[in-house]
Amino acid sequence: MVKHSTKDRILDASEVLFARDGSRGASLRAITQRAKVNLAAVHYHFGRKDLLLEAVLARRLLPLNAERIRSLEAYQQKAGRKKVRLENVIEAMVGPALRLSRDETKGGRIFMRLLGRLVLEPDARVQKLLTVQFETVLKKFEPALKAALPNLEPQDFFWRLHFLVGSMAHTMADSERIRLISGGICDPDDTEGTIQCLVTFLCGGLRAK
Amino acid sequence: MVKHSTKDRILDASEVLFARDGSRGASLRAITQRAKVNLAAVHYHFGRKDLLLEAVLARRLLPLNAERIRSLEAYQQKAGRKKVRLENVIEAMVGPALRLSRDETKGGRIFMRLLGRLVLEPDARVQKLLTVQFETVLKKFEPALKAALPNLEPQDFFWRLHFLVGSMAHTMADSERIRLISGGICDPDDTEGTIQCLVTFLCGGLRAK
DNA sequence: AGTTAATTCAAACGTTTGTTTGAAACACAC
DNA sequence: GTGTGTTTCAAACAAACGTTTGAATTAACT
Repeated sequence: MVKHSTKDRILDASEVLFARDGSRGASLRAITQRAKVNLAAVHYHFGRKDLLLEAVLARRLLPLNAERIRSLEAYQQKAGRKKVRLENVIEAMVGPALRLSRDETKGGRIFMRLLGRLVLEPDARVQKLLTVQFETVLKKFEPALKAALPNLEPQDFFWRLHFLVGSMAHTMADSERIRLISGGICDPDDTEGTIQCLVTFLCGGLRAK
Repeated sequence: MVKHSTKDRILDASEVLFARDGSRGASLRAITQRAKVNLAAVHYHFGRKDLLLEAVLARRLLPLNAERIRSLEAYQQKAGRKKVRLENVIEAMVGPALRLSRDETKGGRIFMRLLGRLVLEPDARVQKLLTVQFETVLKKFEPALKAALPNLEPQDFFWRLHFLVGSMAHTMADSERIRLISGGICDPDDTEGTIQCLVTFLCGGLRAK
């Protein structure tokens, strides 16, 4: 039995409760109770509540974006001098995110729900953190995307990127509703099937007209 | 100068603050202060805080969904015995929502942000209300959608509907970020342009492969 | 004008919130 | 063991929360 440190137990509990109840709805008392940790331990290790939230975010977001870039670079290597196929660029973008969102051992499903919520939260620090992370990834993907979509106006390019983010975020954050509205036909636990389905849809939309 | 009733002033202020701060983050004291109304007026007119939230939702959601269905029926009438084009079905779905989301006189931008947040909120009553509303619309749209997409497996059908909702919700809720990440190239205030762009993208995705 | 119902108001209720405090328990150097 | 720095703990803090109360005010009707 591995003994998790106090810090890790707080992060784990925070992830669950921030995702379930929101960053304001989750109280430090509920978090420390779930983590089996003293209330004051949060302030000892993280200082303030919003810094705890940032720590929860950073723990998963930094590795995720690193994995996205690594995946894109792997496709670029494999393509050699040719440009990477659109399907592969999109897979490198949404695949790692969706895989993480289904990986229970990394708290993925919970974390993605949290991420989906935070996108619309107006807290300035959280917004800054998310925007910086997104722009880092975008800078890496923009050339490959534009190369795979050569006949797209810049205006359409950014709008469709926006729509892509929406589909992706919604799929990551809300993995059970699809089972309900489809009457059980769709299985969000079939991660690779979901990714393929999403990639097909997004490529169709990106290439439209 | 039209004198708004206490009830309406509370609804208006609630919409703004629920959208900005979340359903837990917005306090009744902040709401009544903004509405220039006594604190106890909320409980007199709405009973409890969560019933106030439901009232805020219902005020805009019911007319919106009525408009969606009216728009679809207009297209069906125009098509006569022929089936409605996919572009028109999608327009009837996302057009009214996006138009409302840009209509300041109806508090649209604010309301859509709220809606985007509530989709991920786990409160059972809110979820029930949203699901019932969505299913009402879906029941009306499903035949027209399936007719316009005859060669789509049921599994793909529901998944792509799910992706559609994600793109739509994200576009409605987050109308300013696109301006930022596109460097000003995209203008979310151009409502009809945005709708057309979104419809094109969605139809491309729905028809993919 | 007088009666009744609907609405508004200031004040207080008991909880719960994030944060602080200072002492106790622990780990590990020498 | 003694001393030093780190980590945990129970207890308390003031502030903010949703909700309740009962009296004051307004509106409507006879």
